[in-house]
Amino acid sequence: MATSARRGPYFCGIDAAMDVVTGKWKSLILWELDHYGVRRFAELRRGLPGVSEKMLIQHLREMEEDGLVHREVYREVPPKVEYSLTEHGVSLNAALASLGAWGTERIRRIGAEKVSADVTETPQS
Amino acid sequence: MATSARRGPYFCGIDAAMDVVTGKWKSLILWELDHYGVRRFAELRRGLPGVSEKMLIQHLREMEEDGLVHREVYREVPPKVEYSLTEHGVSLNAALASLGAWGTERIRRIGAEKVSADVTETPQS
DNA sequence: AGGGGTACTTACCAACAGGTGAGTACCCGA
DNA sequence: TCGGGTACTCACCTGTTGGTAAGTACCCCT
Repeated sequence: MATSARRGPYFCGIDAAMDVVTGKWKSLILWELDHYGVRRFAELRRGLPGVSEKMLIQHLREMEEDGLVHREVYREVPPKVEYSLTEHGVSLNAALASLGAWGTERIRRIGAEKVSADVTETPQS
Repeated sequence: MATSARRGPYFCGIDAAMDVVTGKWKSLILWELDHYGVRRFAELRRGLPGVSEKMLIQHLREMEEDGLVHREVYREVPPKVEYSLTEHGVSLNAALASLGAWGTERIRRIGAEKVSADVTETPQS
């Protein structure tokens, strides 16, 4: 289980931050939640094209454990669960901004393709 | 080999930056080279307690390919190779600063152990 | 002559990340 | 009644990551 181990010992701050951000979809989840404020499970799944339900849940659970994400369950039928960022999640997202800028510059430099994850307008609909 | 694939397509800048930073020792290598300016292979190995020679080389080669690290070979006997950061490496390290600060704060919050990398002072403190 | 240093390379192996596809339990609209 | 939506859980499988240990080739010091 990746759900227990984590939390150090760390070499440095970057190490500790990486431990929490590492995961194929985590930075995207962070961005989605920061952008929309609150998102339901299925909304996140649709917003992250290609993610598997297993990984989405696993990442959300880990991020909840790490204090980045808040999970609000409404005991209704059909089930409703809302995810949002905690203050730590928000600040982490802010700390990632400069890294994102560097990466964007790198994309421009090497002329890599950029898969649009732009959600304000969906590419295929 | 992980030496070829990489370079996108990426979802966003963070994705692109992560692609380059991901690797157990890369952020530490980045910090070591930024701190010392120039380091020889064996110096890096000693500066990163626990790293295997295989991983050190592999990471250095990938970082060279990604344009973060410059490798200068002196054709002498015994062999001498000096590693240093390129301007892109330096700017990446700078972009990681805020993430490092966030991580340091997290370490403080959760009270995790912090393994000193046994340098004059620990990274991003 | 033996041990240690330089900077690697190679083969083998274990652990883990992440994907696939199915199942659960309940509800709603056609 | 059938298909689809809600939010998951579980078993299985594969590819990648990273570790171990050995080898290479040449040199210096004792």
